[in-house]
Amino acid sequence: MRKTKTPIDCAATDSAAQDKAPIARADRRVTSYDVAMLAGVSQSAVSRCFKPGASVSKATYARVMKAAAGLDYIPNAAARSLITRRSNMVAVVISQLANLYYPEALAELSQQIARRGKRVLLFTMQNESDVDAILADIWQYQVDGAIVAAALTPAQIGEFERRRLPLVVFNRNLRGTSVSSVLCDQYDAGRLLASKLAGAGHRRFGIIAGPADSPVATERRNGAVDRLHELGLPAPSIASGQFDYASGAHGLRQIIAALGDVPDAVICGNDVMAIGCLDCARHELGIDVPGRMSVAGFDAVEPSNWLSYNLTTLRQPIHNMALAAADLLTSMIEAQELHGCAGEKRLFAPQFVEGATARLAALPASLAA
Amino acid sequence: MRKTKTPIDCAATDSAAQDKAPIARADRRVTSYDVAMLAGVSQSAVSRCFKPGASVSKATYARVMKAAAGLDYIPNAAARSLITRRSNMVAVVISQLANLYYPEALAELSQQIARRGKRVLLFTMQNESDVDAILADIWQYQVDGAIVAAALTPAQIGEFERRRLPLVVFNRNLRGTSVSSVLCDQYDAGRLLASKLAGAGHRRFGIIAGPADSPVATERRNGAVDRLHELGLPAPSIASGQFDYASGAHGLRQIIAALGDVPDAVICGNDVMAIGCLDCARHELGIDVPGRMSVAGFDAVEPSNWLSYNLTTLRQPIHNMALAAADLLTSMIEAQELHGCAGEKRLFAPQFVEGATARLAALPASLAA
DNA sequence: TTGTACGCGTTATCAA
DNA sequence: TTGATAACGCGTACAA
Repeated sequence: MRKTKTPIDCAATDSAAQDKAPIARADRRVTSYDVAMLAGVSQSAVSRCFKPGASVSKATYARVMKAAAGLDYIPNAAARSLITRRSNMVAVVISQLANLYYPEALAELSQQIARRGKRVLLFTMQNESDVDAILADIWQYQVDGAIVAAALTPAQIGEFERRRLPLVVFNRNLRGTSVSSVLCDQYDAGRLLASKLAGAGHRRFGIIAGPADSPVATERRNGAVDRLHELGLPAPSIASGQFDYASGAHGLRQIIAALGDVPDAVICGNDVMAIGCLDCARHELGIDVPGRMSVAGFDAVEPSNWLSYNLTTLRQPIHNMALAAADLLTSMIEAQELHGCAGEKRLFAPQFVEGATARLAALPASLAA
Repeated sequence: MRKTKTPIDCAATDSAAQDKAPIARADRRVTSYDVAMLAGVSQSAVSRCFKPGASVSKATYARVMKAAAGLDYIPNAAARSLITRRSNMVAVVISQLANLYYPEALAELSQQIARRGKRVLLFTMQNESDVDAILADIWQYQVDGAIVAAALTPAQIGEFERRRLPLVVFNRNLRGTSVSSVLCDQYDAGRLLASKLAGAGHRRFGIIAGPADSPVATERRNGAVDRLHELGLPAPSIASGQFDYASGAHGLRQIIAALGDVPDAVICGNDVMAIGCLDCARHELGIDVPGRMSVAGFDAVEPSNWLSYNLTTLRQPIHNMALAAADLLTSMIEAQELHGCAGEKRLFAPQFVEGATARLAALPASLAA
């Protein structure tokens, strides 16, 4: 028999359910021992009742559950995870919650992870340089795995491997590594957009790229640049900035200044930048879009679909991507004992959204002059 | 001496730091015992070294830290929280991550909570009816407190009190209860917007309210309705819908149908609805805004500020609200042992954003006919 | 300042 | 099916 302090006052159970007493007197919590005592069984019996698929007789199960309900007993997840080595928590690391794209992704991820019986421990950061501090926290909290939507150095990835912590990288392509990841091919996306626009006869391009430290931004830009080069078109005029509205406008002004003229088409690092560019063109500079200039972005965030914009863009299938990330991570967690996790990459194709901010048909010969 | 299994192979420390061995052989984790053994001290000495402000000599501290670094030891948060009764996790419950307003709030909250040395355990839901399932999870995970941005029933709030779990309600006014909360006075906001518009001479109002099960939506609508009534204006035509773009457009068509004419001004449940309403008016119905009709919303989300909209709206000071929520919760957590938490309400005033979608000056007499 | 011994609340093992 | 008992990894009185 375990030496326990004074047991929880069981009279609480007898009082009307309407107006329950506080859960625990003083500082004691309700434990499985209290339930066991009230139900007249052993503590391990109580434990078994809360483990799905354990062998308990119907009779004891009923008595235990009744006692548990009376005391408002709920198993302590910390104690459980200590011995099972499963916290049922998944770390989600996201760099730019302020961006419009990530909330949609986070909402999906959260739903999917919850559906799999796990919880999300959320880590956000202003600068991607805060990653190290966040990783230290992740180790402490004994999460079962992590989904990271931020840049990771090889050393950081190595840490995950040494700790045998399942990791899925979201929307960052870490070429050469064997990390599991879910992503849209951003380089390909850049190429695709360039092809579509070039196919309509645009020749003088501007590119307003996202921040240099973002791999997504870099790949989109490179894809577009390379494709334009392949097609024998003149090198585009390139500006860059943050993934935000102001950068879109600023970038457009820069490009026009550099070119000494309005470009035929502008490819922007994401939708918010494209919207900034579009608004600047229409409302500040009086440029007809798509009549005089075409504008396109990436992501198909919700506002891109609003009537005032109806943006030409590339949709990332975030719903499916979130689903894949959750699936990949859970399967890695399940399989962990069996074998090391084979770095699987799930690549999604971006979907072209025609919109109305880009001229996509070649001009008739009479106008093409 | 504790009967332990074979201790961690300490040879790992000797190998080059460049190419570290896996953290743990087989299935053992690195524990404070391993560090103690390597450093030649007791386990409790190790424990003290990781507790800020404990009494340890410089010499042992140095040796312990060296050993810890060599083994990549990190304290186990689950074990710690088991004994300290502090998990350093805060539950954040959010209903509509898809809405534009909440990501901004969540990003702020997350930053503020992290700054206070705690982590966010995130719970999201599609329907506010999922709250009960989420609460059950919250009890399990031994969080130190919760910030809830969703409707709670009195019974649910009672549960928090019985469990003595610090709770801050975000942006939901639970009148009559003594729950700590951080909020913007939505009723007042509704009144303010009505006053401003009425002051400019608008007489025939439309209101496109948010969903009936949202207290925020209801209060905004009631505030506007009451104020218009006080001013002796005709009762507004009211439509309602979800807090989304489509509902804004749909609501406007409903109001015009009901009125048989275009209203002077439309007050929308939030900015996204207002933007939907605005786009419908301008692009589908060809209504001049603000020339013929004024449109206003609530929240001042980022897109409301874009040039295509420049919406007249009321800003909620989310930065300060998030800060207040984090402060309130942490002070409740600190004070928990001392006394029961006095339900404090922090009320923030909405700030009027003039924008350009509402005519705010009275018409000259010549035109007022 | 340091070490010993115990407890936090649970699951896992094994014998009955 | 059930119960006794040993972990899980840590913090903390208490004694030295």
